[in-house]
Amino acid sequence: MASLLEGQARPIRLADIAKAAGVSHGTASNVFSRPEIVRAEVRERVKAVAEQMGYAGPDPKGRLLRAGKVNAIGVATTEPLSYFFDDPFARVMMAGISEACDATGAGIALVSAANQEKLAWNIQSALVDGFVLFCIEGGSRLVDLTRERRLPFVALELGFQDETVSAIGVDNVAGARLAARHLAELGHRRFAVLSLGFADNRTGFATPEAVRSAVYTGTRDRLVGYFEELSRFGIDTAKIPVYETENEEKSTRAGLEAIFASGEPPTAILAMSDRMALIAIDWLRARGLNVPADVSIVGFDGVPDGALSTPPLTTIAQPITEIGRRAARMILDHDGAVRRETMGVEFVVRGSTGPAPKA
Amino acid sequence: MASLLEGQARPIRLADIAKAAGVSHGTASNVFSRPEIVRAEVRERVKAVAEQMGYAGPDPKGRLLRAGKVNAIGVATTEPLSYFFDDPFARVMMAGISEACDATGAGIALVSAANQEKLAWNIQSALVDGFVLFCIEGGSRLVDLTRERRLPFVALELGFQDETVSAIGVDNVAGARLAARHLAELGHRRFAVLSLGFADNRTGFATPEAVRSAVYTGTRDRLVGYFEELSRFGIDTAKIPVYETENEEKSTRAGLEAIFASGEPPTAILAMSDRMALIAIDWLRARGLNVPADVSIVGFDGVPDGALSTPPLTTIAQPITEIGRRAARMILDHDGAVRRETMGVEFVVRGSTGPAPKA
DNA sequence: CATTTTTGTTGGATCGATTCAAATTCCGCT
DNA sequence: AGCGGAATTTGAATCGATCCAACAAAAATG
Repeated sequence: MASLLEGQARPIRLADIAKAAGVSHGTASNVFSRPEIVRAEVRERVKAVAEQMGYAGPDPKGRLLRAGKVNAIGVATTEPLSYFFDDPFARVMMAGISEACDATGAGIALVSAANQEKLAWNIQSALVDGFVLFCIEGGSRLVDLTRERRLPFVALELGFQDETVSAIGVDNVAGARLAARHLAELGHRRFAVLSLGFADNRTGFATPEAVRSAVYTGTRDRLVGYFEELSRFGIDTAKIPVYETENEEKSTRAGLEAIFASGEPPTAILAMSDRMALIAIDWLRARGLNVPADVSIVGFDGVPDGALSTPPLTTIAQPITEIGRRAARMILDHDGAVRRETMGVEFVVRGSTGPAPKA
Repeated sequence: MASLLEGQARPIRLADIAKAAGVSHGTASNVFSRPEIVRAEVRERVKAVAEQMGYAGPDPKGRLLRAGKVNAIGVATTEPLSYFFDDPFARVMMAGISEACDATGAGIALVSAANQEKLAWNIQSALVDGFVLFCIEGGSRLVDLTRERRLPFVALELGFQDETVSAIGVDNVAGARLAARHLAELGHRRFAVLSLGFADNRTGFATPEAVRSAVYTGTRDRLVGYFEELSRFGIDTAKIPVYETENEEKSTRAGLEAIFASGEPPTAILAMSDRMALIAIDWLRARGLNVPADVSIVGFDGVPDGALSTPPLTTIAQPITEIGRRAARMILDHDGAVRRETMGVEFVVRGSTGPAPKA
């Protein structure tokens, strides 16, 4: 009768079960979390009462507060949430993170936001034990925001100057060198670079000054790698146009327009991401230029899509999945230390590069 | 001095700040959650103390318990976590869910597990306000598990008999009819069906009995749709081979082997998913058969990949993104009612279907 | 039969915040 | 000075569990 009067107003708590079954809340708790230590008879009785009262089991909200650990990691970016499912690089990375999480039974919470303010709030209030940060556009802000939370976090893909933050990156210089050498050895002498940003919110041709004062040192390292290697082949790198894009369709196409507007079009393009490289292939084809007969293109990243394009993309492949796995593990078994790892890259020659045209 | 002695042992709580600043915890709490109601002078003092003591801001764990709402929805499946980032259907769906979540500032928690036991635990302990269930293989178990949690949930893509669970599906019968009519009108008379499962853990040719006792009524509805429409063209559907797969590479290829092993190979294949359709195209090409000249193929789903294949896939397109959006919203503004929605489908004719070969 | 050990149960303390009714302070005004 | 009402601040109660020291009962031991 009492139960009827109470109505459905509020969900049943563990304490309600305890009272109804005539045991202490301590015992009731044990029935669910350590059933082996309670006498079988009592255990069954409590379970029966719980079942009959429609108890949903211990509420994780309560358990959480007591336990302190959430057993989930947050993956954050400044892009909208759909980025995680759209962007090929992010997807492969997430696969790696997922793997590590699956292995330990940890959950994944996706954190992101339309605007600045909401992002701050979402990071503040995410129920996680730590963060993996996708530091693309706006990466430094993301790091600052996350630092406030005073939880472990790893920055990805940024080449962050700041030695006090844990990070996993790749050997940008070495990778870039491989790409440059490959093209130089194929006889190319006129180059152009489709670059990632050296700092936030910038597109257009990069000045040497912009490069020197780069916030994103990963971008700078790639450029340095290209240039160092090309120099060894006697190429005057000062003349190579470097166009900063936002690693998406619009600014990349604008960059290509700008690059090909000048008198001497390049015969080889070094793109700092597969995304840009793929867009470039598309743009060139539409323009009636043949890849690789007229222009060779090298990407950077090694996303699966690159293998499927026409022609398939020559690229510097990062061990993306492995980076994801490591990042997740770094959070999962965090020991308070700052860790900075640099992974090797692999040069994958496919069909988008060929000998320089005779011209 | 005191702070030095205390060491880093345990993080600073709001209560510590309150004490240090000489205010009650009530006021300290207000400083962070409703700053406008506390006197500027006090506010600044408390903030200064917090800053100086290295307070990370109100811990969401504590806040959560009090607030009751997590402001996040769980998306669950029986597949491993990476399914969300690999599977094209899932990805589009997630994009829709993300959109709805972005709009309201809600978070997304991915729930899944390698094994049965862990899945149960993960669902039990997920910090979410409700679930969106990807009911593929093992969907009914997933529903049972989730029901225990007594939180709102929506089942997707299952065609669940059970009228007591909220669900969003598509008009399977109508969609299947469109596909069947299209092929019949093109003159095809010999068909085969690559089917999704009628119940869990089954592959191979489906018996009429299996179809009749289907757990997944969505699968059954599609078949019914195909058959009803084909009958109207005078086709004897009893002779059409229906092969149940697990909607992945291996069993789909096995199905194709089995189907083409018989004397009279089909000239048209009705696949119940784009995934299978795409695998079929691949398999046929490897066998030297031309699509659509020798065999026509119709998919189901309308995933973006279908537009990119060679030839591009003719398919029944579901409004996947919209389904995702609605599912998320159903959880986000849940009102206690059970809602069952059926969305329309759109028939998209592309290049994988053509006139039946003269033979 | 007294004493130790084992096994099970209890209930208060705790996790870290928010809420809200009641108490206090502040202010302008007569 | 005294008063009413607005603006602030207080502190106890609450959210829903787990943990653990202390205790009780039952079993084993001398």
